[in-house]
Amino acid sequence: VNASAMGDKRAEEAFLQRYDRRQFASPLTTVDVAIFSIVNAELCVLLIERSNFPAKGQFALPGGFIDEAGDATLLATAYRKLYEKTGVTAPHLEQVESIGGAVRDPRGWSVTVLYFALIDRSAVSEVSVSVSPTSTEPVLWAPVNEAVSMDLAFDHQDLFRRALERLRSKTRYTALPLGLMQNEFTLTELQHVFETILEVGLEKKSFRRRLIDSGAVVESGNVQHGVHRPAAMYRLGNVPLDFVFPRSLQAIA
Amino acid sequence: VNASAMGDKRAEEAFLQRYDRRQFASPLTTVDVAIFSIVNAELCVLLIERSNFPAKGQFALPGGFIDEAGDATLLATAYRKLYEKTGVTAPHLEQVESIGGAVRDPRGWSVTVLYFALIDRSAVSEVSVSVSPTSTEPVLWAPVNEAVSMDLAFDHQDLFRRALERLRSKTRYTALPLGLMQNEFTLTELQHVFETILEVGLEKKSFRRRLIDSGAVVESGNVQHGVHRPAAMYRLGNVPLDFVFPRSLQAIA
DNA sequence: ACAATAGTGTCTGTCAGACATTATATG
DNA sequence: CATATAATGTCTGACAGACACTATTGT
Repeated sequence: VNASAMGDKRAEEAFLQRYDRRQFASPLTTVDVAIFSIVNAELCVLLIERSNFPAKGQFALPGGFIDEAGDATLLATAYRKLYEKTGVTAPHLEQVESIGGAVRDPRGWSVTVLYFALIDRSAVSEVSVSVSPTSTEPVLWAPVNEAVSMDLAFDHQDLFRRALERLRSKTRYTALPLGLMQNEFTLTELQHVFETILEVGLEKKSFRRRLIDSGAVVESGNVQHGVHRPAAMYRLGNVPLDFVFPRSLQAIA
Repeated sequence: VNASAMGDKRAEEAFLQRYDRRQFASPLTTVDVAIFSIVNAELCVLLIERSNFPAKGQFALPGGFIDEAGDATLLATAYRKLYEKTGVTAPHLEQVESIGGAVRDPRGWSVTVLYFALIDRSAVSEVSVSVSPTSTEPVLWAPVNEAVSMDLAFDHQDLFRRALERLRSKTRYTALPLGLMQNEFTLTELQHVFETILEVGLEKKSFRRRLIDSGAVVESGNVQHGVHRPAAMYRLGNVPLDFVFPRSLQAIA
């Protein structure tokens, strides 16, 4: 039995030695990332204008091929794409789903692993077009309500909608939008972000109660002075961003 | 501008004509399916014994390469794998996530798109080993509590655990386990299935209330006669299996 | 009648919505 | 002081858990 196991092991080694991946058709496999941020109080998604064929000149979600030498895992590819386009290194980044089929890319059967990221871009003031830190492709922060009707490359319109829907869905029962905030923020600002994502109004008391009582946010001790009563500033509590509340938020009447 | 667009279109066609996918390394991409069913009142997962290298002789989740000619989408590949191993055509089937990396398969950088399926196998009585309808690979329905400590091929132990965790998670706030039931069943049977999956006891009244009041199940009109008071039989209501209840189930004290 | 399982009545606890009220800045 | 926004008090309602109770069969 031991000899047989040894034989199997040697046979497997021989099999792998002879194995040539190029003999087998494998779908094109890519990673795409929908990067969300709040720009001028609007929820925006990062789009890049493709500088190469196919779909040259069209806007698309950042993404591309896996670097088999440099990327240890799919998540590493997603982090790399995010960093290449934004310079951001520690965002909230999560997988949405994979979409694959025969006709979604003119180059053939393809699979994309879709991620979404949340980053704080409120420190950057210029809107719309800017140039990314490590590439010269034109970059566009498109408000999501405009992006839904843009003619994006490949099936990226569909990918974008799926990522947005996932963000909206999780915003109802987690504290995920905290990933879009700066270090310190007021609860009114945070509520506006939730409302921007969900496109509905939320009840102030319930909103504050669930965020404070859950420990998702804690007072920083500072206050923001506006035209009137100063607002307490908060920062992230010691709770994971995708902490699940016992019930979902509803729109107010 | 129109002429330029025409030029771009012709240039894109030329690009695609010249494009040869084999020039570019693309990860091995596969679809794996964790197929769950209740066998003898236990939650089991379908494993097949691999008859080819690599990992020959080890048990693995059913799965394999995409048939680029025959499968229109990833979901089609998953349905095909399920059908090949079980003959089942209309199960609950949903994507869990994709796992990819450089070292998970000895053949090189690989990605697998993981699905899980729920099927009703209670009509089939023989346990353990049987032969699948369309292949001669040995098939094993392994109780999940045994499967978690089996030495599965590749990273399938990890994949299996992720699929199981997803099933457990959704069982707390949806009616997903209905996908494991026969046409008609009693609420006590259904509760046992929930309890088997969650490995905790549930409170009878709350359980019945949420399933009946939500419309997830409706009385079929038949009764099951046992040793004592007959039990009303139910069937699926007109509610999607992944209908989300307002709150999660908890274990009883 | 008894055993055993099916099924219900009803109280409590938790947490979100409603909405009126109080608090505290600036001009 | 007026006004605008911040923040709270407190009632209601939905829904899950607890648990005792009643119902209906076979033996």
